[in-house]
Amino acid sequence: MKECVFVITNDNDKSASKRDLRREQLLAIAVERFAKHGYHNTKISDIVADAGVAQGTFYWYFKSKEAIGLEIIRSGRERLLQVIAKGYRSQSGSVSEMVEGSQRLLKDIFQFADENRYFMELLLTGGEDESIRRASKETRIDMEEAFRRNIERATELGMLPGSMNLHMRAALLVSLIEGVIARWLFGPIHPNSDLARLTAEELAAETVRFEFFGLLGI
Amino acid sequence: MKECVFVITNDNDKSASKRDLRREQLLAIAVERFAKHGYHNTKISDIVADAGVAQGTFYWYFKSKEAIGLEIIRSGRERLLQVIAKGYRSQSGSVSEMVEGSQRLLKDIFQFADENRYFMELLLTGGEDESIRRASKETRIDMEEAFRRNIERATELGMLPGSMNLHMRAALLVSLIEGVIARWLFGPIHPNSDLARLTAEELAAETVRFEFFGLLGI
DNA sequence: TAAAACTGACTGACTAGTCAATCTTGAAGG
DNA sequence: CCTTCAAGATTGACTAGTCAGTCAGTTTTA
Repeated sequence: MKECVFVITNDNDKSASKRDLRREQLLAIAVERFAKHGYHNTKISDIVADAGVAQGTFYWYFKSKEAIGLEIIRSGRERLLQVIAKGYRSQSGSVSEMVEGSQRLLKDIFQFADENRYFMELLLTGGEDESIRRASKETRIDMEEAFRRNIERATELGMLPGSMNLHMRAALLVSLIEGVIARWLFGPIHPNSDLARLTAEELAAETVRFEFFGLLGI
Repeated sequence: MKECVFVITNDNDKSASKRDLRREQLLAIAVERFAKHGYHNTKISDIVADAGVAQGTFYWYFKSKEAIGLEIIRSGRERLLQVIAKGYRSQSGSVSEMVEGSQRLLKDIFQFADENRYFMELLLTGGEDESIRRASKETRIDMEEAFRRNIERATELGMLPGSMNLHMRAALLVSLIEGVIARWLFGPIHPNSDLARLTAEELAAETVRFEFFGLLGI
């Protein structure tokens, strides 16, 4: 196994060896092509052509096509969960503070999604290879779990009514967020909708309003 | 083109010729396999083996693999939009009447999704072949448009605040509904969640509560 | 008895993964 | 500062397997 477990370059910033750079290059090309054209429609020969290297080089860096797919999911998952974990609520506060905090979290998530759109596309819509499908599902369960903890905490702090079914609410919330991201970044976009033109911040404001107050809301 | 445009069997119910039956059989097998294993992972040889016919027979009924995929989307789209169109609001009413109406519509949609789970899976998560991806997107835009009309009508009748951005709300709502269906029927399901065990009616009740009142709601 | 339905072996295109040969790099030794 | 040389990195033609689609011939149907 040459797994190279995502070494956080300790302090010597002259890191990023030539080897790592090529690896990153191949990963970047692969994630873009997987998202744009799908896993099966992406040939290794496409990836190496884009990178300007020979077919054999790919297999110097990755064991197989499946391996690079799983690597993409794994590294994206780590970073996404870090963003969500930041939203974990530690202090009680007013409703408007809670709404603001939620909006901040959503903005961060949307920003992450925007900066990692190909990963998000793969995560939310890609499920061609069985093992990648499974890895995506696990990541999305983690995501739901992270939101469940956030809601639970907010409930403990008396900021949300205790009557609600936690898991149900988390599932509804994550459904909403995933759906919004999917529409925002990679359609299907209604021609008259200006959804795609919103910034992460604006989208977060709209979404949080719906999240807390629903269609009847303020 | 032998497109056979979904003839609504006029009145002679002795319809469903042998030919149509075989066609339906192949369609049913294909949609199930496409949803379960993906489009690319489904071989024509799998489909015909399931149906107990020879490879050549498939090509007697369908021009190509792509053709059967598009046919699946097309016929499902028609039926889905019919269900949504029934929710079009003609009469004004109280808030609770509106909520009830919305809940009824959601129940119908969830029921349809349940009865056509393979089609829904293909619609919501399938995008391996470019033309099928496009057809799915178009269908989902139609769906959003149908909901937009419903919301617009409810706003005209004074049942929803006029302040909201119509397209935005429709996009948020459809995101929520699509996400809920995806989680309900084909995961990713959090192990502790009982989402998957809900009936269409119960799910509609939960969803509509979130739809109108949000996390802070009643 | 002719059209419709069906058969299944076959083809041709495609593509993940291999491998023996070659080039590059950088450190050790002179 | 130069040479050596082994590990690291790269090459691209090749293999082996897969699979959509074909077609000449056979059986069923009405």
